[in-house]
Amino acid sequence: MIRRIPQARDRGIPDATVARLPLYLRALNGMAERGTATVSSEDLALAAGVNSAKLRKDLSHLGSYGTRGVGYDVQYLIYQISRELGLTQDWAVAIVGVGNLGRALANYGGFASRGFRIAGLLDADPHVVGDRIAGLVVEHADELESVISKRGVSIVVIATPATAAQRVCDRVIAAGVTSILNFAPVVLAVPDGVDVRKVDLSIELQILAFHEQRKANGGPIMAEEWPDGVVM
Amino acid sequence: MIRRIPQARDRGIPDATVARLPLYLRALNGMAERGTATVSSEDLALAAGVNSAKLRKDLSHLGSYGTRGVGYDVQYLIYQISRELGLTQDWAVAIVGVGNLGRALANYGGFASRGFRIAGLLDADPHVVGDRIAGLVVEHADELESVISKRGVSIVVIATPATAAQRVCDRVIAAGVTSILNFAPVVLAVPDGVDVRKVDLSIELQILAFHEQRKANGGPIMAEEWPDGVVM
DNA sequence: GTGCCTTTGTGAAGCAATGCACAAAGTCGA
DNA sequence: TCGACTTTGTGCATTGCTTCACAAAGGCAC
Ligand SMILES: NC(=O)c1ccc[n+]([C@@H]2O[C@H](COP(=O)([O-])OP(=O)(O)OC[C@H]3O[C@@H](n4cnc5c(N)ncnc54)[C@H](O)[C@@H]3O)[C@@H](O)[C@H]2O)c1
Ligand SMILES: NC(=O)c1ccc[n+]([C@@H]2O[C@H](COP(=O)([O-])OP(=O)(O)OC[C@H]3O[C@@H](n4cnc5c(N)ncnc54)[C@H](O)[C@@H]3O)[C@@H](O)[C@H]2O)c1
Repeated sequence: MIRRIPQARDRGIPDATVARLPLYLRALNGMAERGTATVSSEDLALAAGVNSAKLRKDLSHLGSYGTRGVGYDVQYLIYQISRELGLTQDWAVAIVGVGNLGRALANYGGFASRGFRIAGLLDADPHVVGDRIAGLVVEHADELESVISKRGVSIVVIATPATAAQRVCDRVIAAGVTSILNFAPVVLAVPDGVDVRKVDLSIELQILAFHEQRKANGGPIMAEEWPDGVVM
Repeated sequence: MIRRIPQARDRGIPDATVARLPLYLRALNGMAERGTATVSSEDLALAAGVNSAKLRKDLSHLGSYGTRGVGYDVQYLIYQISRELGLTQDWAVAIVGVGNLGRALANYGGFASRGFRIAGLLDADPHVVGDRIAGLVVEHADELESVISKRGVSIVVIATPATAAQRVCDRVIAAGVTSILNFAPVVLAVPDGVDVRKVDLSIELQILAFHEQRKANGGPIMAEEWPDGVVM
């Protein structure tokens, strides 16, 4: 195993920065495709939709990869960010719950392109098991542990109904998985050391509704109490 | 039109708070279903997966709806949060781009249940137009403006390929929409006053990969320069 | 070389969110 | 009615993130 050489820059990259690195990477890839060789923090920030000082500070957490007076070498920066994010290696992903959403995810080509290989599709419904989706055969959820260990799955996507999510979560953690992407509308309880990220469309819509309401009337109508007819 | 009575509490609810209100609401709904009448900040915070002091501070932005020594009335708090989020009214939502993802969204029952009514499905592909999904017929993207205005659509979900997203975005804004939920992996440029929220699965996976890599070897392998064979 | 110009990298200030800790407010049993 | 107990609501310290502003670094023209 390769020993890490501790350096100032690898200690604690802020979460906010990590969340933006993929954005920079995407913008850089677009530029690379268009043949751009170098880019200034100003232009890259514009493409990523952030403030240029923030971009520079973010990149400074990875190291000093720019050239003053010139900017950043696009290819080099792509490589450095990819390495930092762990995209220079392949990650095996399993999708649990192959319903509406699970199918859409399985059919989506955008994952494989960035080093995320779908290594398994699992479902509890016998009618779904055996279906062939995007070149993979759906396996029974009973196989979860064996699929995870045999195929080296390190990231699990949960797309089951909310009621099944915690149980699935417990099982994949017991099987050694420590990275979970959850689509079910529940707060998953997990031990320390396990990362859960959630995607919750319903919450996103509610946040939009809040702002939409504000825009419409400058704030919620100040009905101080319950509407007529509702008793406390 | 009902005039708003300005009060201390309706000025500027922090974004971080707004983003958590739907979480509290969900936890409260679960409690209401199980017949719980009142709940303490401690218990509600536990159910929502946050710190109880934070929960209390969040709720204090809406008003003083708790009872010291007792807690919060579940039904009353559900009503107050719903009102604050604008969920006491119905929102008409249009989905643009009815591919893998758009179909999954259209088939998903969880939106309607919280006041988000899908009022239109639009796609540019003539093979898709006319399909019947979840009781709605897919219309041609040319109808976008007329669907928005005739059906009072105020929130648009963009589920088209990345290349089409900005154009769709421009059109819906021109049609008067100011709230957009974007699934396409692009940074949408919008004028002030328009809210865009994005859901980017690829970014979520990359963030997970970053942490997974850290867990595996305590940080990225410190290859200071390019890998063998790559020239700068 | 030398000096000008551009752009980075970062100290420091400003701002927002978090979490602690406790006084104030209210309940409830006696 | 009173006193013990519970739990809220919030002042305050702390932490983390953002943004400004500029010195230092480097390229490039002459
Ligand atoms: N479809 C959407 O657009 C959407 C939007 C927001 C949230 N969600 C959430 O995503 C999740 C999936 O949504 P969906 O629309 O695909 O639901 P779905 O009902 O179409 O699919 C769920 C699938 O999970 C399978 N399943 C159930 N229990 C399982 C278990 N224990 N192990 C493995 N598989 C199991 C079911 O057989 C089914 O195939 C839900 O929690 C939903 O709330 C979906
Ligand atoms: N499917 C997923 O799981 C997933 C995951 C992450 C991101 N995304 C993103 O979500 C978007 C949709 O993904 P998908 O898998 O559904 O793609 P898809 O190709 O299956 O569907 C896209 C649909 O948009 C339609 N379309 C194209 N141009 C249009 C226009 N101008 N107006 C209206 N409709 C138009 C197409 O006809 C097609 O039906 C993409 O941007 C994709 O990158 C999808």
